Amino acid sequence: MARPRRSHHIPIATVTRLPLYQRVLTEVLRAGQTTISSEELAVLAGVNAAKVRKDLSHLGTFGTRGTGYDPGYLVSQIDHCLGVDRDWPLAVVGVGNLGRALVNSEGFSTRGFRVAALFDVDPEVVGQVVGGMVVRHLDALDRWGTPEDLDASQAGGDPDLPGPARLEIGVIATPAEAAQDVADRLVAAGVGAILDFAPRGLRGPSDIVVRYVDLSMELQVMSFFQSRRHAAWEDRPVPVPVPVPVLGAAGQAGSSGAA
Amino acid sequence: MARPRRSHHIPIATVTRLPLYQRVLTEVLRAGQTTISSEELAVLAGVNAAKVRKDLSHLGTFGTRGTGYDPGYLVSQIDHCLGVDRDWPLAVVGVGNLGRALVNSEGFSTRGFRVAALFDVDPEVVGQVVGGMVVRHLDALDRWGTPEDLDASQAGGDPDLPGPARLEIGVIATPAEAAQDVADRLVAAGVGAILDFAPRGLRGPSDIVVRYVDLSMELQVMSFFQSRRHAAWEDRPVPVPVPVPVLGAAGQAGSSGAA
DNA sequence: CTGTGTGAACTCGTTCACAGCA
DNA sequence: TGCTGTGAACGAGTTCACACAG
Repeated sequence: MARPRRSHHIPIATVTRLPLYQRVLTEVLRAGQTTISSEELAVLAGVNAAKVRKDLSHLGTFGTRGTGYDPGYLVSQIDHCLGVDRDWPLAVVGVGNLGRALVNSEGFSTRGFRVAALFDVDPEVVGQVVGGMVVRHLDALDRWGTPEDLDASQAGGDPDLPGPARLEIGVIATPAEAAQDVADRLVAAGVGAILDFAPRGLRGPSDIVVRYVDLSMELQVMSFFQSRRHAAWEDRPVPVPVPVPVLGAAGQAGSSGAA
Repeated sequence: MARPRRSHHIPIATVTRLPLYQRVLTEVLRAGQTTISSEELAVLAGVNAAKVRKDLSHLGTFGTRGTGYDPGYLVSQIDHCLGVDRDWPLAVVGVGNLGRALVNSEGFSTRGFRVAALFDVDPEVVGQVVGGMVVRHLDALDRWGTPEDLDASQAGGDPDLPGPARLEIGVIATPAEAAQDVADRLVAAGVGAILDFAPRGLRGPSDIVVRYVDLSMELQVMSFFQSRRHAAWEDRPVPVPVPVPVLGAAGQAGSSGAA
């Protein structure tokens, strides 16, 4: 038991659920619970118990038969698998409302992501301190890590921040028109993964990993479901008075859940 | 040809790609292009041509063999399928950075979503005008549409706003602690679909459709890919100089694309 | 001859059911 | 006995390849 698995291929579908388990496990852990069954974890995460077991079995054999899993150990193993136990210096480009929301979000802080740099082009915004970080001009991204950059390095309020490290992940929170230019600069700066909030597909080297989050897409999917709801309503003889079960996510690959 | 299909069951995977096609088609249409092949649409959307054809065939037979599709007609058909041609009054709860970003986002306006109401509990925020809408106190949500609500109705700067209509879709952009309470109130107000940005699963009637968008989840998935990138690097004999192809999305169900 | 529309093959993910260990 | 771990069955979604319409 408790044997981590040598990098067996982990399905993407599983990966997208791991952060969800983390969230649940962290809560369970805070409640002082010392063991958890796949069934319990499943209910809390709003998925099926078999799925939980299969997902976890892809990382290794962490459970104790007849008992369940140790939440603490599970958390550390999932963290390791996701690489969240390492430090991935993050750059956020575009410090408008969305950028600020991201930097200040619970997710950024609670899951150990460290914002290493903020960039914008608006003179109003450049120089502002957001989340304890000075916003730099986008041009500074091009000379990130080079000697000329030293002047701006220690401008942040936090003295224990390390100097400019190689940026690993870039987050694009700019208007759509700027996205491609920003992506090019991020790639040039050595970023290997990009999370893009701008509704625009990106071109670039094929070894760069990109994920898109498009708010209006999500809304349009909601619109679809709402349409069907209304259509279904016309058929129903009685508008059934509802029970109070759990809300699973509507046709989503990763995110879902119920607590 | 051009025969819409009577509500055949449409796969969720297809639905999540339709907004992506819309985005591409709208650009193509703006460029004055009068016809588009599945191949071209596929490249622009960053997916496979067969997938495009299969997806579209689920809505009906809109193409002309030997020629391609009419972008304008396609847009209108997809809009209809998604229900975006109807009006779904939207409520956004939580007008912090994220809420503001959402309300002002291109997606909300360009895809025809109309924000019918904004709610918050912060006295600093209540009464502010955001995106041409007055922010109401959350308590006003409980009496939405009832006679007592009339006083606040015409407070917005925009005189051609219709009166309080039944809210159809709710967007939760509050801190996690508030999410469940807000969800309960939204459901009580008659909302049928909820888009939840708070990292917390929701309980409620099973006929309410919920989709979750969790920023930190996305980041953790990025972290996973970045880990594997680094791991792969150690094996590679040569850090290959990269070509410049298109960036597909990394293991995503819906969102993806390249323009 | 070009490009759609679609059955059929295939791949990936989910669920089942139970063997095996604590 | 109880719950994990997993092969095997199933189902959803993707890709292939080709018949057929313009």
